[in-house]
Amino acid sequence: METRTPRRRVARAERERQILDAAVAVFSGRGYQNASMDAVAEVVGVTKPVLYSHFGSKEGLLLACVARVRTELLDVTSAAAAAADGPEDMLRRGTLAFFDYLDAQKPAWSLLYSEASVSQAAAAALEEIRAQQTDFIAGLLAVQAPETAPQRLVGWAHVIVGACERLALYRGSAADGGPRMSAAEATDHLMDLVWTGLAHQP
Amino acid sequence: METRTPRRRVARAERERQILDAAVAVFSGRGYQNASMDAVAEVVGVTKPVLYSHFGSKEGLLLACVARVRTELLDVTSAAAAAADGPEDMLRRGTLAFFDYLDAQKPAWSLLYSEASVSQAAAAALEEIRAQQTDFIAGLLAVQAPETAPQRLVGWAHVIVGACERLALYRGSAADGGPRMSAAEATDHLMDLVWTGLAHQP
DNA sequence: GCGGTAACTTACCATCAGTAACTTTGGACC
DNA sequence: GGTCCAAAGTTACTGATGGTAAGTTACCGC
Repeated sequence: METRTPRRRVARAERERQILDAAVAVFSGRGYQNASMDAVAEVVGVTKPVLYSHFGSKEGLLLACVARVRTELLDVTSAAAAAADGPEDMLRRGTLAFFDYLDAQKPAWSLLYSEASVSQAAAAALEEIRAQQTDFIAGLLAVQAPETAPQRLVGWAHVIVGACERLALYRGSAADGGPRMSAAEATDHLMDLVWTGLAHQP
Repeated sequence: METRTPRRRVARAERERQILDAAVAVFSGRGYQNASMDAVAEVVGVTKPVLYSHFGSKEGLLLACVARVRTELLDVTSAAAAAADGPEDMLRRGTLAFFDYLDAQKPAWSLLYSEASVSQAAAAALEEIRAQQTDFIAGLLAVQAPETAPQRLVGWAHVIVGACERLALYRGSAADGGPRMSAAEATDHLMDLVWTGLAHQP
């Protein structure tokens, strides 16, 4: 005789957390496109307008997810870099932390690098993450090669950021049964080319 | 007194070309998401079912656009590489041709690298383009560094492909009024790090 | 206990991908 | 030149889904 479940009220902040958890899972699972707001709401156990009252729009919800991942990513990489001595070690540890985080948080990773580009705003947010990374790396390079023109440093930093991202995506999409490239190997390949090249600039 | 425009019939292949032109323009203009099939149809001057009779679905239309860009990109880069002598020159000329093509075909570029990731299938097609590039580059690297383990060569090739893509996106999204990085500069920055690094491997 | 506010739901609209059934055009063939 | 007829195209619809307005209910402070 079905006692219809009484409407449970939950504090706003807590509900927000629940929704973000569900959204990351649903968006990364089915893809942002195919994921309906109703599906997210159902996972949380509420109805659609609740999502809208918290995040305004589907895009707003995606943006909030991206922002959360951004924070986590920044935390983990800057913590790793802080433990290093010298620019090379900083780049190496930061890069390794980047790959490790993406390994540990697969849904977050796929949300960021596979789903975020659907919306203008989310793509812009992702671009800002990259800008942050680029600035940080350009700073490291400047310490290592102080004579170099800033524009060249920025170009190099973009090379490194792009390389990291591509390696991450390749690692993630390794469908072939072959042995997957480990985070340490990916870091090595990057440092091989990039840091060796940097060390031998005229 | 409005002579209502008589229904003009057009050969299938020609219509297909028209639709692809319109689709690239509309998709890259408003973004794939925000572009309705009706909007594409209106640009062509037909109605929606015509698009479906040619391409089956919105995703199918996107895929056809991506396939076309892929062919053009492959043509232009392999032509450039064919004119080179030795692996370094091949990589340099191929990279430069890549950047030049994206400069010349801005809508095609933005379609490929901003809009393609919305659909699973288009993302897979893009990934295949990257795989093609990676294989080609890994071949060049193998000539230059024949003692190196294949897996390492592949890792390096991914570094290069990712760097190219990132540099292209950075160049494209240069909103700041500053002097935009030229195709030649982008190529230089890439070769600086990557080829110099390669030349000094143990 | 008893308001009142904030959380939540029901019931709806508008847009757009996709489709079925019908109509017209232009070339082939005589 | 007339007459078919198959391909090219249109009208008119459905279903799914992002988004919203108005009403309902649970909890917190007094």
